[in-house]
Amino acid sequence: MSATKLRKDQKRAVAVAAVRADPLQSLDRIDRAILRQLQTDASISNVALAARVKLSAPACLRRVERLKESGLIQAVVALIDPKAAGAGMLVMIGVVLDRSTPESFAEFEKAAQNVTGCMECHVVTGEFDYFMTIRTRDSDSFNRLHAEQLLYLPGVRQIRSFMVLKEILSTTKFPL
Amino acid sequence: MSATKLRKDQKRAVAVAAVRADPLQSLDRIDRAILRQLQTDASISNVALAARVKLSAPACLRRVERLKESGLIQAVVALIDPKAAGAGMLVMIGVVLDRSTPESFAEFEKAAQNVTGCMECHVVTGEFDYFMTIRTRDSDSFNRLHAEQLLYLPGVRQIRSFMVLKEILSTTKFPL
DNA sequence: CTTGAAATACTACTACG
DNA sequence: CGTAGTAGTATTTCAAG
Repeated sequence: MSATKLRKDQKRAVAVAAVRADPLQSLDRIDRAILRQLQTDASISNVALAARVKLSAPACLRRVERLKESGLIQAVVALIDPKAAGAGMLVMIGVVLDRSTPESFAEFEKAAQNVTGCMECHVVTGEFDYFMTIRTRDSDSFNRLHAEQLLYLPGVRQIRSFMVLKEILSTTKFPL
Repeated sequence: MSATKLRKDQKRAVAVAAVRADPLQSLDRIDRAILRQLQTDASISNVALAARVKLSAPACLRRVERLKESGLIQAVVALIDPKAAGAGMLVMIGVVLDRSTPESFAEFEKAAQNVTGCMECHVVTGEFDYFMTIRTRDSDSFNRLHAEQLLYLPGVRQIRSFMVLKEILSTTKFPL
């Protein structure tokens, strides 16, 4: 094996490792432009998208499909305006469980999925076991939710609610 | 004016008030089916969507456009898999400001918008002034973010970080 | 006011260079 | 990756419930 070939193989191995470490690195300027656009507005037609990223339509479509297949684009969805949909109130909730047993956690997680308007639920470090964010209509409806669902979540020692007074920033967009 | 007319007017006023109170009430079964579908997968073609909700393509398209124009559908976007994009770590952050003045809040809010990977930032009631959620790659990158950006946010007295260990639920879907 | 059928314009998609 | 061609879709028009 020649010294040149060895150097080439080495170079390639480094490149592959870099991609593994950060998939974004494997995306060129055009892929990023596509992702930036689709994160903002995915209802744009493929030809318009192609023009925007200065590519032919088929080439652009191939890239988008590759991005979907690779799983980087998880889904294309419609975002609904919560206020218009009658769920203008956002509440963040910290939960402390009674006992820190696997069964206790599993039971809670199963039940939490079914809380009406629950958008996020995560296990966290720190003074809480779980953090949830819930969308509901107003303080009345939240009070009902609190009394009828949250207080009946299994194995809960304490629930602390942080009502959102003002949404400064709320985005699904990812820094690229 | 006849008694019948009066009753009709009354009835209509009640209906209008109901719609104002909850725009979802004004949506029929088909609109809801459309929204449910588009919240899950908006890359579906209009003809396929029409078939799914048992409507002709033009009628379906008109409804979708109406839903967009009314603002109920805020946007159609591509969701990127954070892990695949090299930002698999999620951190929730509670912030307490030094002083509770309008200037202090305004200054903080302006600066918070520019924190790399900040997905949400809200004013909340309770023991914190703000709650933020931040996406980043790993604990190293979060540590850098913490040292280089979070600690320099203006007017901050205390920052408390809750690292997310497990994402149980994370959705943009709305209960309809 | 909304729907559905037909016609047109445009787009997605394929094959190939 | 781009060009050209085909298949299918979106979109308009219009008639009818």
